[in-house]
Amino acid sequence: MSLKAVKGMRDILPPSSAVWNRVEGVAREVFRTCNYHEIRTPIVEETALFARGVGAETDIVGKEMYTFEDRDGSSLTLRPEATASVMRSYIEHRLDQIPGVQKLYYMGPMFRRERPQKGRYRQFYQIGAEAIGSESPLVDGEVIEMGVELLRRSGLEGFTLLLNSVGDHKCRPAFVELLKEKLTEVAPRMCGDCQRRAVSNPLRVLDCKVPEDQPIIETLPSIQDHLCPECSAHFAAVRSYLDHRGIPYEVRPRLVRGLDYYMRTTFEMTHSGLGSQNTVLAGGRYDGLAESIGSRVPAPGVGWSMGEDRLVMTVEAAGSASGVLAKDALVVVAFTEGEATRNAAVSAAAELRWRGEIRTEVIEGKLKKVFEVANKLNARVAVICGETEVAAGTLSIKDLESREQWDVPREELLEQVEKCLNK
RNA sequence: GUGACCGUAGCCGAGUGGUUCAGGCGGCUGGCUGUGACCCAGUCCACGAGAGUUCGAUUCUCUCCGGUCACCCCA
Repeated sequence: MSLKAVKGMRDILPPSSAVWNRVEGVAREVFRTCNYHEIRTPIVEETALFARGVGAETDIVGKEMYTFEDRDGSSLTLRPEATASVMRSYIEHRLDQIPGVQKLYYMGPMFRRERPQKGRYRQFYQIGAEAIGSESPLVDGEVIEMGVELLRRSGLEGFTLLLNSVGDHKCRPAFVELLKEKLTEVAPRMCGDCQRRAVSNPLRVLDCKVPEDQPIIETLPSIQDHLCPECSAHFAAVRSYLDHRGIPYEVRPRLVRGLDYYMRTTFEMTHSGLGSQNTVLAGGRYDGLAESIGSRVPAPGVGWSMGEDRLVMTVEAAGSASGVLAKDALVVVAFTEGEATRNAAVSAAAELRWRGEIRTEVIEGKLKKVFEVANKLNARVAVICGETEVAAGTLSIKDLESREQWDVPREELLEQVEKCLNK
């Protein structure tokens, strides 16, 4: 039995890896424009960080983490998400002492031991942004707008922005209690899952998709009607920002997020092409996170995380043809066996690569073979270093599209190849 | 964690209780001695693992492993 990748984890191979690079490139450009700076945190953290940050009662912490005991007995965990790590780092390095809002972004693998399915892997990749140090709804708006722009520029079309406010530590507990009361009456008439949720996690009942339950859910209280004045005003300001910027969204009072640290603004961006896992980007405000992981300094923040696997999936499905750009044209340097010809080929290739910045491949063999390979590689130009050329102190250049071929003095190689490529 | 479906070469994909499995793509070699296409010939590579039923299983049954999709949950 040969070895295989671990279940739920996969290799990303060319040509798909090029799409990943493109998405990451677009993201870095968007972040640069918005004055976000990269943060790289460890993939392994103390287990307590996630237990306290994400919430001990969440599914993520309760049953999806890769946790192990280190040799010294400490409990470590492969990060299931990055916001807790970013906040830990922010606090540890006293980034609150730096003037202004800290605007940070990250990209990298996360680990959750869920059952794999479409758009869900045990090692998956997130690109995320966090703005820490401000409670202002302006920042919420900016962060959301940045997410929308990232999806757009990545080539994703037809996604939907869903928006909600889940209140804060003042108004949410009261709402949950109210919801629980109502549920004791109606839950028995709902689906099995909802009956369970009514006790374990009442907010999730609001998110149930069973058609028969919808009429009942309609009768349940809405968090939107129970926000405290401060949360209500904050939410209105976020909506105002989006309205002013012309960013379409739908308020979903039933939108609930699965991580405990969210408060006030929450949002999701969904796309129909993803199947069951239709959320491509999601986030919200987490003003209480810093304190829950033991910080004395307040660190209100808002951010989102994007499922890179899911975005790549839809971008690839859209089939945005990855045409070969002119600057990506390949030049093949071919030589026949022999030390003199090899040296000539190697130095010719070096010149094309390092001085000309031209994508170059060196191939040894009989010329028929070499041309077959060049053809399969879709090379644009071949440079031939055979015994004849080396003896004459020249090189032969062949335009593989027009099939024209001519000899050039060794010194004119780069110039001639560039000319040929720019034709 | 639950359920459904699936598992034949590097990839796609037919097929059968009975001489180790069609075809296509691909790889390699040659026909074609320093020139790409096409064509031709040869060649390479597979029934996920184990157990059971059977005279005999890739085919039927079970278990496991893996994949896919859905539930759940989430990015």
